[in-house]
Amino acid sequence: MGRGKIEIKRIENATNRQVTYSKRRTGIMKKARELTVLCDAQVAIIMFSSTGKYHEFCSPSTDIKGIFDRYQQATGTSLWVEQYENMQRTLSHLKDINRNLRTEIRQRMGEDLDSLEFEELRGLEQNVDAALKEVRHRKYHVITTQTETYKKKVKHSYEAYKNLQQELGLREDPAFGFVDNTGAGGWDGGAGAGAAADMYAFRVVPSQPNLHGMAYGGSHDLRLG
Amino acid sequence: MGRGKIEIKRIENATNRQVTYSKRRTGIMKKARELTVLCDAQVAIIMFSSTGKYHEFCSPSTDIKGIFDRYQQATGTSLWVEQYENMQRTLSHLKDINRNLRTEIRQRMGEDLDSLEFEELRGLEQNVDAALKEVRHRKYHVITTQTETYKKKVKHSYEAYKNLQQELGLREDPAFGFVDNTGAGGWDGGAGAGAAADMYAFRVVPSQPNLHGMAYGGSHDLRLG
DNA sequence: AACTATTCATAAAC
DNA sequence: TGTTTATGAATAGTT
Repeated sequence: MGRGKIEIKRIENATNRQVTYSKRRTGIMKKARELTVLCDAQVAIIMFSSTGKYHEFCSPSTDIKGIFDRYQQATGTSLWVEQYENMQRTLSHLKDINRNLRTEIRQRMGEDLDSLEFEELRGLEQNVDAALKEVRHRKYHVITTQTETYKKKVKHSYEAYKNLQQELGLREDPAFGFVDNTGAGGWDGGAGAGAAADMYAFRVVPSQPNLHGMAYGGSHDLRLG
Repeated sequence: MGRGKIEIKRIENATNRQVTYSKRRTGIMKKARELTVLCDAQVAIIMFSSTGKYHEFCSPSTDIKGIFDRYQQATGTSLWVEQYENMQRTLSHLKDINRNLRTEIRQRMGEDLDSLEFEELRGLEQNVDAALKEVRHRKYHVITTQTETYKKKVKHSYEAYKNLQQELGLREDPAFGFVDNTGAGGWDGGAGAGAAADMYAFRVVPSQPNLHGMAYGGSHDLRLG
């Protein structure tokens, strides 16, 4: 159809190719439209030219997505539905896990204990008790290290001061008072055991501030659970 | 093209409609194939007849999904990519939350404390200490209630026994010994304060056993983190 | 499904 | 890109 028969093979001349693409594309679209009307069919066509331009046709009363959904149902070859449902499962699983982690934390904070049996309470108590010891031990370690470091700094500073004094041939200035009042007890190193009053909200996990929405001693804004 | 011109409107005769559908479908598919070859284009066609039968065409070296993906990229109208990416974001966000919750629990168990500052340690200590008090209080409440219930049961049972004895006109049998040895202290009600030895893995959150993969005092199988 | 008269699509040229 | 036109292709109606 045309001034002469043509062989069905790639048209090498780029311009000709474009022209033919344009004409034949129009033809196919028209045929598709006629088919949908004449035969009450649903048709979706997506085309990309060699230059990357895209065109589509879709029968009325639906859209490309609608036809693709139907296509996937018809073929069974769920292209993405499977992946999608997998994700949804993973998501709800993660949410469950999160909810349970939060419950565990609340229970470790001494809340929501009503549902626990005696044996569970006993285990929790022992566990929290052991944890408390660990935390105290660590706190003691930190404060001891800090204190030692501070002591050394003061000592070095004092020695530097004395050396300077000697070099300058001056007597010691009694107003320049280095006093070692940094004993470990000064920091409330034993702390806890009693009064947990004056508790304040703080966040143990460093950085990423609003990720779990909880702070020790803070309120429980349990979003995304 | 045909024995006579036809009006482009739905063919009412079902048989005719099917025949026309079949013929024209073949025509369109042929045109599409020619287009892909002549013009080096990518084409995807999906068709559903009015009877629900489906047919597709797709240019070689790709598939329907491939063209659909490209289509979405081209149009920007991400039909499901957006939803998919949203899910992926939510997923990774949940994973972050999850990780932090686990970290918080570990820290509440006295582990992974190296990264904490002194003030954080101090807050954690106070918090855990307060929690321990709550748990002990609850445990005491439970054991007290249990004990009271048991006492009442024993008392009722004993009275029933005595009534039966009187009815039968018998003396009390000294071998039938109801002894009240169920004082609150008998259950290690004070427990904790000291020895957290003999600790065992147990799970506080009731039911849904393997959801967070952690048990107080157990190992840490942190999957899905 | 095959046939064929007829309409339609389109290759080439402008 | 749009129009023209000669020609091959597609197909409606028939068998």
